[in-house]
Amino acid sequence: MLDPRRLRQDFSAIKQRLQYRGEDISELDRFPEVDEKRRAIIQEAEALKKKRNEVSQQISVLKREKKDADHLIQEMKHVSESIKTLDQELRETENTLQNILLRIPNIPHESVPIGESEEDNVLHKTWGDIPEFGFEPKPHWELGAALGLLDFEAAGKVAGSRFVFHKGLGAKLERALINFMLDLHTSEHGYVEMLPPYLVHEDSMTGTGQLPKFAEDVFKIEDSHLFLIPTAEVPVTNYHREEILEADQLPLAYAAYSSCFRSEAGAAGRDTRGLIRQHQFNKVELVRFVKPEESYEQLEQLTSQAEKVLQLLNLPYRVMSMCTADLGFAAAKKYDLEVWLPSSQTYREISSCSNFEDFQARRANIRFRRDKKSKPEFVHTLNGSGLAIGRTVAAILENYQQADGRIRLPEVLRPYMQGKEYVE
RNA sequence: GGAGAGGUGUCCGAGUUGGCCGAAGGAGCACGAUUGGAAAUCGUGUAGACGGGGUAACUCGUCUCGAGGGUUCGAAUCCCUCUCUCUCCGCCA
Repeated sequence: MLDPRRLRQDFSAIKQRLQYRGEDISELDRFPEVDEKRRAIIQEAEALKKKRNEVSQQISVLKREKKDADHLIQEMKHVSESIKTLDQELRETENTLQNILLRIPNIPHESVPIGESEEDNVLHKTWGDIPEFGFEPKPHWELGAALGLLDFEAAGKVAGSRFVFHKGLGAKLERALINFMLDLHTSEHGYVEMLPPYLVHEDSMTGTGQLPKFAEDVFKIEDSHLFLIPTAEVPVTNYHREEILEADQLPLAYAAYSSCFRSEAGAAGRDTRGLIRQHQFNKVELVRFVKPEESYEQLEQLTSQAEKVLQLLNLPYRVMSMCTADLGFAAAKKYDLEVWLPSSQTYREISSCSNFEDFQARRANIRFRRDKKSKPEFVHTLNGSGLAIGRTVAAILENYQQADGRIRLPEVLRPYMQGKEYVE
């Protein structure tokens, strides 16, 4: 959520920056009027309340002195009626205002390239050598099926499309990656490990920005107010909701493994094969709570920590700086890490690292105090995948495939795979 | 799932015949005094949100005693709904 005061003051400048996102922001135009109306009602209602408080005092005094207060009471009945009407009106106006504000995306940071589509994302960095095969590299779903690691057929029977069974060494590989990533981030990068709830209520989903605008992208549990988390970002960011942190606690850094659930509405026909786009997948997520002045530096750091995973796995990747059109609703700036997939000769997103500035913190009311006497300020929140496990499996299968169909294992994973060098 | 108890400021904790309660008292914390220094002691201070005014320090007002409604001239105190915590029973991993 944007700061309403800032929006009021710099309306046209902010509007212009938001337009670079290229999405419909017509909601925004209603803001000045509703905001103005809200403040007018507040002033009127508060003046009446002041009067009510004063007269109530007088009544109280009169009553104590056993004097007659009927004329004042009669007068106040009308005042009270007016207050009630105004309060009702205020509630409606604030609701409207809130609905507008909750649907306005974050302002792109000045360093974000302006663009009209994902075509305009800017290449930031490339790492690693694209592997040469003396044969036609196979897609990971064929490799996985042939080696008995992945069973999409059975998953289709049991749960439908966009699900998978990881089986045997495939399941072990999934688990190995989770452990490897968590170990790396907790012991090398200073993160506190977290295993969060997979179901959260509506306030949490609103806090990180999934609701109200993107309800169709998530699974809601019938007959309850709970939603399946689309990412551990949701529970972990909301871990500190409604809190005022101490400055010396910052930065806070959490590494959370969770399954993630996405309805993938609107993705019909896209990435229907393989592990790329599933209703349920595993991910290790990095979440940071930082001081505002540090957040961009921390974004670089967070991104490099996610990159470290790819480097240790020796998977070729590139880093893209997302342009204004491809930022995502809540982000002020975002880098995507894209891993090389030989079968399709493309880079595919495997991690997304974002700085949300105070956008989520304002929604979830997460603040900190610089020192005892200072006013609470909103923290900045950041997160990044470190990494998506399913897509990492896909990348390993494809990049490490051998002519004979075996998969060589990256060295860092071998301790997690009973020392095996190959999956065969 | 059934029965009961309870949610008050940073924490503990008073406050149920509605008015003088934004809230006693204590602890903690901050600042000051005292001290060679510390402890102890004494004094002062110690929430947030929103709106108005001011360049600002600041100031005025409204609201907040789990959340949201309601009754009333007036609610921490009465009523309703929801929510969370605890205890017992049931059920389960």
